[in-house]
Formats: sequence, structure tokens, C-alpha cells
Amino acid sequence: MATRTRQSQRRRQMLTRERIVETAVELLDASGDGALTVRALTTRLGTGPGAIYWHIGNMDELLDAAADAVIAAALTTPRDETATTQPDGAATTHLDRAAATPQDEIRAVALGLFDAVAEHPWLAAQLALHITRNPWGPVTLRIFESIGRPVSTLGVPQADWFTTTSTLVHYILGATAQTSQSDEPAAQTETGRAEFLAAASKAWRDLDPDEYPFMRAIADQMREHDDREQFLTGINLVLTGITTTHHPPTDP
Amino acid sequence: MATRTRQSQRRRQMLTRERIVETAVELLDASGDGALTVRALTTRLGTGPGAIYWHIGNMDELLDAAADAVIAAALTTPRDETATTQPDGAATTHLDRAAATPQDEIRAVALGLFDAVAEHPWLAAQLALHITRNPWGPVTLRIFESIGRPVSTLGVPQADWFTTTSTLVHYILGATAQTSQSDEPAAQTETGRAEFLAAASKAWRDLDPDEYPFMRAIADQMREHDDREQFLTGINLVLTGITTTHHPPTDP
DNA sequence: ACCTGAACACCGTTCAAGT
DNA sequence: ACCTGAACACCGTTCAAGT
Repeated sequence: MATRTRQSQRRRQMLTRERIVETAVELLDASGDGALTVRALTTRLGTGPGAIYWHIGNMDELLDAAADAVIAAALTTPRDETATTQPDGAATTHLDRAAATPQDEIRAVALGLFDAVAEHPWLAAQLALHITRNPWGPVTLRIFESIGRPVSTLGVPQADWFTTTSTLVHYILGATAQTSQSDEPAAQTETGRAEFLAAASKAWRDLDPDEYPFMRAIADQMREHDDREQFLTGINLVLTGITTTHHPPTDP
Repeated sequence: MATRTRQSQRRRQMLTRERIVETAVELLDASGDGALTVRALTTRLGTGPGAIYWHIGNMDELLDAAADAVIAAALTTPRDETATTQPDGAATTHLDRAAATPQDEIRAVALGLFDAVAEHPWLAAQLALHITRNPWGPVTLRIFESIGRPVSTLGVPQADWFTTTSTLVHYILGATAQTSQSDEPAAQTETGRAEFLAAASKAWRDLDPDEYPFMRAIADQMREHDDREQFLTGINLVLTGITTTHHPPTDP
């Protein structure tokens, strides 16, 4: 059902770079980081390794393409929930994105990335690796542009655009990397998450008091915290730092 | 010269977990990420794979141990250069660390990590991976404690210690990950770096104006920026956000 | 307790050969 | 132009056997 081509067999569906990337994302989503192998792709697509390499250079390039595809989708599809808690206006349907403040726009982009990583746990490690290995590849470029555009309407002097945007992007990527749920399905469930937090919290309380006094002091906060909320708080801290530093124009 | 044991042959020097980790760091420093293999270790240490695995569980554990060793060294050895530009006082030699403001302390720790990554380029990717895979392992714990301690003396309400410290740590790790020089020796030299920046800057100016107006606008800043200085500016932005949000005690 | 070294299962990638 | 599939070089890891 819902097919454009007449064949139902996936084997005869014509092999294309796009289809390979798509299958790669499926494999990564289903079974995590180590599941994307050339062999897995060939069996899933019904071909041989040579066919894969005809379309895609090498494995790292495929990983990059998979990340880029997911990131692009996350950045172009605006989330329907708003970043800040505010009255839900049924009338603000069509130009909501344009009407939002730069801060709201930044929060929306950041949360889009956060949620994309939550949906695709492999993306965290992949993003982190991509950033160190290819800091200015298409993935980083897209993110930078999405954050930089609202930054440029924030009252920051143009000479500081690059540094300011860098700070936001670095925070966002660092936070999503560390915050991402573990790849194992055990940690995905609600109770699994709670058990993990409880275990970590207890581990911190049992640390050597001389070596780790701070970690012991915040063990309780760790157990009770919400990742997404903490992420937003962090964004707001950085935004406050930016607007404070460049004492914003107090009126239009 | 400068030996404690009498044998000059490294082969008969007794195999220990410590020595394996040490050799791992040497291999990583010398030839980057992909150079650390069991085979390379065995030839370098004059043993077989079984001997390695008697001491170290598996390869990921060794990578973690290597990162932990380098991070621990970076965090305990205070850098002699000061974070902010200020008159060099020849008298402030012994209690300098204790006398500094919390902000200075945070800057010092952050720069210590930044410089550690600069000295050990493999550390960036390793840190990033470690953080997503084992967010509360010894490496992250150490960094968190080092940042959290000064945060706790910053006037931030205790209930916000965890979130505030998280924000700083996430920024620091994200920034060091993206900022780290490429692993290839070509990019390590001064001129190689300049060429890289010029190439990236030009690439940005040639981007599609409709899709990437912001990146085109900041292409020049990219070419002229200094990574370390930008890193410090980012730290200061976050610190400003923190102190502004918790309107600091205006007097002692 | 500590180490040896052959063996296993599994990678990514290449390439002559086909269509 | 696009695909096949055997083959290559290289991994991490295990394990019976030695000392």
C-alpha cells in the first residue's frame, strides 16, 4: 500500500545514495551505533559491498550524511510546542516563527536539536565525533546558521557575531552530547531512567568526601533534575550573559 | 640516562596496567586516534595480546584510562599563566590559587582543559565519546568537581549548583571539542592553521546567499579569530549570565 | 599469578569481472 | 554507468597452554 513503483520487492527498487542513507538511519535508530556496517547494509538492501561503495565513498562519509539528514530535518521542521510557557494562542498559527523574539527562535532551534538527539540516540556520539573531526562540515554549518541568524538580530555588535554564536553552539552541542540517553534500550524506559539517576546519585554520595565534596553536595539535585528543563535553563543563562554583556537597546 | 631500574631493555621492565596506559598515551600523542591498537601495544611493549588483556579488560577501558590520566594531570597541575591579563606579581607565588576569585579559578580550570586538548589532539574526540557513552565516569566526575567547587562560592543558591555547573561544563566540553586542532600533523603548524582558516573563510563566502546569509557575513571574523581568546570570551559570557541571573552580593 | 601466541569472528575496502 | 562477489588486510578478543 502507498507505493509509487509497482514492485513490492525492495530488492528491485534501484539503489541510490539517498536510499542508502535512509537505510543507514534506520539501522542506527533500530540498533545503535555499532549496527551500521557494510554487511548489514548489503543484506538489508540485497546487494554487495561494491554497490554500496559505488555510491558512497566510505563509511565515515555515510555516517556524516546520515547525521546531516537527521539534523536538516530537525532544523527545518519547526516544533509545534513553544520553548517558553505562554498562553496558547489559537490565532498565532501562521506567522508564529517570524513573530517570535530572537531568544525564542534560539530556544526553538536548540530544543529541536535536543529532541532530535533524544529520538536518535546515536546522533549524540556522531555529532560529537563529527565536530572534532570535521568542525566545519555541512552539519555544523547548518547548526551555526540556524543559531547565528537570530543572534544577529539580538543587538550584538556585528564584530561579535562569530564569537557569540560560537558560544551558543558550543554549549548546545556539549549539553546534547552529555545529556543524551544511553544507547541501550534499558535506559530508554521511564523506570530505567529513574533507576539510573538513583544509582548515580547514590554513587556520588558514597564518594570520598575529601576528593569530591562538591559532587556529594549535589547528589540529590542530580536525582531530581529534568534534562530538558536543565538544558533550557542553561540556554537562558547563556542568553542572559549575551544580552547583559552587550547591554541591549532598551527600546525600539 | 635517568633510570631507576638497572635494565635498559624496556622489554623486561615488568608489565603493569600503569605502563600500558602510559604507552597508550604515547601512541595516541604520536600518531593520533587510530594508532592505538592491541597490535601496536604488543610490539611496543614486547608482549602478546593475552598479556594486555590480563591487565586491562578491553580497549574502551584503556581509552578511558588514558583520557582519565591526562585529564587528572591537567586538572591538578595549575597553569602558571593567569587567565586574565593582569599585572604580573612576582610575590603571589605560593597561595595564588587560593587567593584568586571563583571566576579566575573557573577560567584556570577551563584553560587547563583547553590546553590539555591542544597538547593531546586525540583527547577531544575521546572526551566527546566518553561523555556520551559514560556521562558520569571518572573523567566527567573530575571535571565536574573542579568546576563545581568554585561555582559553589560564587553566590549561586545551592539549589542551582548542579544546573549552573552543568552549563559551564557543557560549554567547556563543547568548545574544546569543536576547537581542537585537527589530528593531522599538517594542521598543527602555524602556517597550516592559517591556510585552514583562510580556506574555511573563503568557503563560507562562496556559500549560497539565500541558504547561508549569516555564515557569509561572519566569514572574515572566522579568518581572524583566535581560538583560545574566543574560548575565554565564551567562558566570560556564561559567567556573566550566571552572576547576572543570581544578582551577586554587591559587597562582602 | 602472569604471560605466550595461535586462532576466531568480524571489520572496511578493493577490484577484476560481469551487465 | 552500475552492480557482483571473492579476496585482502586489519581489527578486538579469547583461550588452551606454558612458567
